[in-house]
Parts: sequence; C-alpha cells; structure tokens
Amino acid sequence: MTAEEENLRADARANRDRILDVAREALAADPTASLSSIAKAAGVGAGTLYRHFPSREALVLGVYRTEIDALVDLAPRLLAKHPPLEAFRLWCDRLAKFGRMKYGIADIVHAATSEQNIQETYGPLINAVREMMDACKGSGDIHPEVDAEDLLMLLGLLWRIPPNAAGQARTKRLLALIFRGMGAKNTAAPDAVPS
Amino acid sequence: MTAEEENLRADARANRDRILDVAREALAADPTASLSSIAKAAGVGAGTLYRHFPSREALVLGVYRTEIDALVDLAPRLLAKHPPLEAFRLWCDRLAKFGRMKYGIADIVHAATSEQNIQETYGPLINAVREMMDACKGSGDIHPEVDAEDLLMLLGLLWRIPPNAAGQARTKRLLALIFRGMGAKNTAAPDAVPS
DNA sequence: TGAAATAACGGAGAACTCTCCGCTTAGTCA
DNA sequence: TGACTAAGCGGAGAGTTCTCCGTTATTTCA
Repeated sequence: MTAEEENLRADARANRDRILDVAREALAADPTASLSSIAKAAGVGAGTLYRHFPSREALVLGVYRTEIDALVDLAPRLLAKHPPLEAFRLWCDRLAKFGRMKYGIADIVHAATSEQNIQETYGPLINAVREMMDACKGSGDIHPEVDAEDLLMLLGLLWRIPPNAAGQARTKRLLALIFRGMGAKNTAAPDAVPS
Repeated sequence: MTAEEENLRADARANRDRILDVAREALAADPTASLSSIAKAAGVGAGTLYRHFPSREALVLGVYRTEIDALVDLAPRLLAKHPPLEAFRLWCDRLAKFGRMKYGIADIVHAATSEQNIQETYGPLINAVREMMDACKGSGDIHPEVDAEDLLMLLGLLWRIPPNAAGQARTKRLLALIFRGMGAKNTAAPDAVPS
C-alpha cells in the first residue's frame, strides 16, 4: 500500500503532496469544492490531479489517509488492553465518531467500497476489522461465520448518518443491532459509548 | 403521495409521462444514460426534465415507482398468509431480489435516502416495513426498540451488493445477521430463500 | 368567448468532470 | 557530462449536470 507513494519521480511526488495539502484545506472549507479548482489551487493541470487521484473518492481517501491509518493502528492497541469483544466495541465507536466528524465526505468514502483503486486504503481497514473479529471468534464472543467485509459494509453505513442528536441515537441503536446480529451477548453497558 | 401527479396541467402531465416512458427504456439499456439525452429523446428541454425530476435519483425512483408500489402492496398480503416473522423474512427476500435486478441503479436509490424530494416514494416503503415490524413486535418475535427507518437503511445496503454468486451469499449472511440483530430466533431454514 | 393570470416550457449557458495526447523534464548510463 | 528514454505534465476539449429566465400554452372567469 506504499507502492503508490514510493517509486515516484521527485516532481510527481511533490505534486502529489501539494495536491493533498491543498485538497485538505479546500475540502474542509467546502466538501463539494470542484476538483478543477483544487487542481488550479495546487498549480497543476487537471490531468495531473486525475492521474494521482482518479476520482473524488480517491482524493478524499488520500486526504484522510492519516486518520484512517490511526484507526488501523488503534486496533491492536485496544486488543492488548481489553477483552476482545470490548476492544471491538470501542473500536467501532471510534469508527462511528470518525464518520461523524467527516459527515458530508463520508458518503464518498462509502460509495468507494467496491472500487479497486480504493482497495489499497480500504484493505488495511478490513484487516483491522478482521483482526478484531478473529479475536472475538477465538473467545467465542461472536459467531464464526460473520465476515469482515460484510461488517465493514455495515459500519460504513454509520458514516452516512447525520451527526445530530437523532443521528447519534440511531448510531447507537444500529451498533447494538449489529453486535447482537454478530451473536454478541449484551455485556457492554449501552451508555458506555464515549462521546 | 399522489400530489405530484394530480394538480398538474394537461401538458405537464403528458410531458411527465413521456419522460418516464423514455427514461424507462433508456435506463434499462444503459443505467448511465445522460439526462440531457433522455430529455432530448422525450422531446422536452432539459429544464422540463429537471422540473419534473430534480435529480437523477428522482427520475429513477419515478421509473421504478410501479415496482416499489408492488413491494408495498405485498406486505399486507404476506402478513395475511404467514406468521409475522416469516412474512417479514419473505418480504425482505423480495426486497433484496428487487435490488439485485436493478443493480447499477440501486445505489442511486440508496443515496437518496435522506433527500426530502424522495420521501414521497420512500415513505410508503417505510410504512410497509413498519407494519411488518409491528406485527413481529406484537408476536414477540423481535425486540421492540428496533426502528423501521434504521432497518430500511440496512436493507438499502442489500441493493448495493453485486448480483453475482458471491453477492448472493453475502446478501444471505447479512439478512441473517440483521434478523438476528433484531432479536429473531432462528426459525426459518436458511435455504428457504426463493431465488 | 376573449382576455388576464399563471403554470409550464425549453434551450442557452455556466460550471464541472474526466480524457487524450503532444510536450517537458527527471533519472540513467556510457 | 551529454544524450536517451520514459515518467510525468498540463491544458484543450468533449460530454454532463443543472439553472435561469424570456417565451408559450392552458385555465379561469367575467
């Protein structure tokens, strides 16, 4: 997953970084900012932007790469400190919270689920989920036939929920439903969700 | 929900019908057919098409309105013939099947979940779900706190699954997970899903 | 029936996405 | 260090989406 960043000619790499910098600001200010305006602001042609990020989704994923990596890193750390099921619950809460912060951009990420050019960023996320699920299966906390990709699909849904009070309640209900659907017993207090 | 069809001037209504006719064919042939090409084929200006259907989603929902209505009508008929939970399961299977047939268009429908101008078509679907869920709650088959809109969000997800063999397996797994999440006991044979 | 009122039309045009391909330049090797 | 060779650039342009608003048609009602 670093292949896209290494083996790049110096100028290409500089352009890539510059585009990401500009895009981070532009998208934060307005999630619908046009790609051509981002290209112009970064001082590159549209072709250059599209070569590096073939779609809006790819660019967004690039921009939030850091946050996604952090989420991936979090998984083993939680597993080390908590029983599997609890670790998994906490991780999902964090994932939901991340989506809540990025609402308006989240649907783009979600739409990207099945695109190949996204798999590179998406893959590590799947691995993190799988790792946690395997731990939970090992401890008998969830059904063994539940699939990591299935689950990530469901979790991606959480990112499409508006970040208001009603949305937070819905997130809580859906997470509860999903965990129950995976066969988890009601061990966690439903109010233990950190804000 | 008929307000959009009544109170229309004669020419407007004729245009609306013609657009739907043309769009049905054009979208069946190519789900990415441009809206301007559809407008041209229907012999109306772009403005007219957009006034009737403010977005691609609205047009698609209009085109599949018949099928959606059929799905809505199906709910009470199933409830009359089967125990609540079984009726609900059968209905969800039909919903999944519908999505499978319309793959490529389904994501558009899914994306429209929170748009107001879609609520008219979306509303009856929610009502159908609520009706079945209430029956299931009445018979104690599912948890009382599960929400109809939550569930429809989850079911909408099924429409985004590719209609191949792997996709069908995933659909089955997800439906099983969702029903388990709602608190349903494993009553239905997992192979009872009609193709 | 003949205006007046207003619902609806339709296409020009602004803004955008994405591709194509001739040109430029970084890396390489004798 | 001077060319050679791809990798990379960038902008023109084709195709879209969606809006705006002057024009046209349908109702209504006197």
